[in-house]
Amino acid sequence: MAGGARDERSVADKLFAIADAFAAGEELTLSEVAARARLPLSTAHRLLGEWVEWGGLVRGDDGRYRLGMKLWRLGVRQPTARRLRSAALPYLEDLLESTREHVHLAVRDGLGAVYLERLSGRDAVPVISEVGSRLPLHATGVGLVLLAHAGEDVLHEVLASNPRKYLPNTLTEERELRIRLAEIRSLGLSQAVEELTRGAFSVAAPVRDASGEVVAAVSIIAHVERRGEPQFALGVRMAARGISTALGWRP
Amino acid sequence: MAGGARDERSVADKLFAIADAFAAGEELTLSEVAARARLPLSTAHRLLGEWVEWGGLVRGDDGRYRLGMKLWRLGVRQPTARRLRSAALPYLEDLLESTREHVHLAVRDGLGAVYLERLSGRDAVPVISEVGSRLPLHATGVGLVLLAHAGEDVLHEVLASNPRKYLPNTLTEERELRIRLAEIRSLGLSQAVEELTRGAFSVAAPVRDASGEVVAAVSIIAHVERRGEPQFALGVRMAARGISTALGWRP
DNA sequence: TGGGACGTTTCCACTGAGTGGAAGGATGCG
DNA sequence: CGCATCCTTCCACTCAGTGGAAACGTCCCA
Repeated sequence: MAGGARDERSVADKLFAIADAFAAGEELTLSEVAARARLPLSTAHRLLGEWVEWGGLVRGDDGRYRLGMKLWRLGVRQPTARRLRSAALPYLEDLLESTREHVHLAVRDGLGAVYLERLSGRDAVPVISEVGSRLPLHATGVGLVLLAHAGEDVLHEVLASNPRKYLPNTLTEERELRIRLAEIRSLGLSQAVEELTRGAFSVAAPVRDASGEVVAAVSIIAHVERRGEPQFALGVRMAARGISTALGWRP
Repeated sequence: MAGGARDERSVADKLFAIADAFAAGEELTLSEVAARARLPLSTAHRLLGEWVEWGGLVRGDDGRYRLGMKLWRLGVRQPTARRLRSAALPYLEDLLESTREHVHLAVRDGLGAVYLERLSGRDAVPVISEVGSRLPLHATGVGLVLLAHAGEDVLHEVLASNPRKYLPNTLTEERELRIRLAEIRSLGLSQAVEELTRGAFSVAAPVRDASGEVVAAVSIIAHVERRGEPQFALGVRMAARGISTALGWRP
């Protein structure tokens, strides 16, 4: 019987809590899900059953639950991601071909840069970004470009969030950041060395849509010793411009 | 007040019905969602609010709802898709570079081939496949490869589902299909001309994981007049083999 | 072979969360 | 200005959802 304190959350919240439990893409057992979503076992069991019946989650032979194809298909149809990705892919591929390093496409989501796409040459520097991951705005090439073209309020929030200094070159002070962002706006390009990843430098540029607003950023992360080569700045700028044009932007 | 016949569905089913309404990736108004999910306006309104609060859906300035970044991020972390995609990308890129046509990676999901990835040369034939779409097993290169290595029961279901004859070369008869599938198994390759798309031919090969099971298929769709060129069969076979090896397969 | 530790599944009586019709706004159009 | 369309809020009724507990399975070790 239902004696004790009833959960404050609605059914929907509980279902979403279950979805969140899978945010890292792991495979989880019933007990793990129940623990992460803070649900009683019996409730988690029933709700997981509903997810599985729908197809959003699947239950493996080992009894573990994992994200199903249905959720994957739903996700990849997200209009922003899809539109940007399809417009950008050819340019990103060209960029990959001419540099053989990491090529990124990212959008801003709150205080993070979310990576929509990453193509990588086989000997590229090891980096932590991957498709779907979210890295801080102040410490990545794409992030700084997106921040430079976001509202003043976003910068305030970033500063208020106590930005972490990953490496000596990571900017965290308001004054330095403001100078850097102004520079990015005037150059239309961000260039930095070892801001987030040791041994790497980045070049990033903004992508605009038909309304002229900056909606994404393209970047290359390459070995620091290749920093002098001119094709990086040139290639990133051309790719960003190409994608913008494909999105309907007219200078 | 709640007079009339109450909906048989559970809250979860209603939430899922709303998610399904967005399966095509469109932007929908409240009334459209309510109609598609067969929910009263007030109920749809409330449930949409919960989705938005969670971040799975976002409400645009025009009042329309669309899939949000959260669902996109959840989806791209689907383990099967992610594992296959990251193992396959370098090989798919090489294939693209050497052919400049459409390069596909697909898995089987029920009676369909779901496209995990598609890279396309700029002058490639127009095809209907796109990432996330699901095409019938019997009418595509990847589909036939996946069908050839699926259980007898899957073939039965396909035959029972009254497979459509898209073009004169589409196989729909049990006898023809069985011969074709046997051939695909013995050759380790599927080659076909104008099965689903006019003016195109396809070459597809199976991808195996560490257990030796066929888990995906790679294909190229190219202009029919390039059909004689040897790099297609060779390239697809090498890519499939490379991806399999990356997945831990040992011959 | 037995027992106990741990994870999963089922059961069921209680109750407040969810429901949806209707009324009230907001907006647009002729 | 009146009508049509779409969105939002309200509220009283009631059954869907709840979760503790008990039954069930499985594995491991002695």
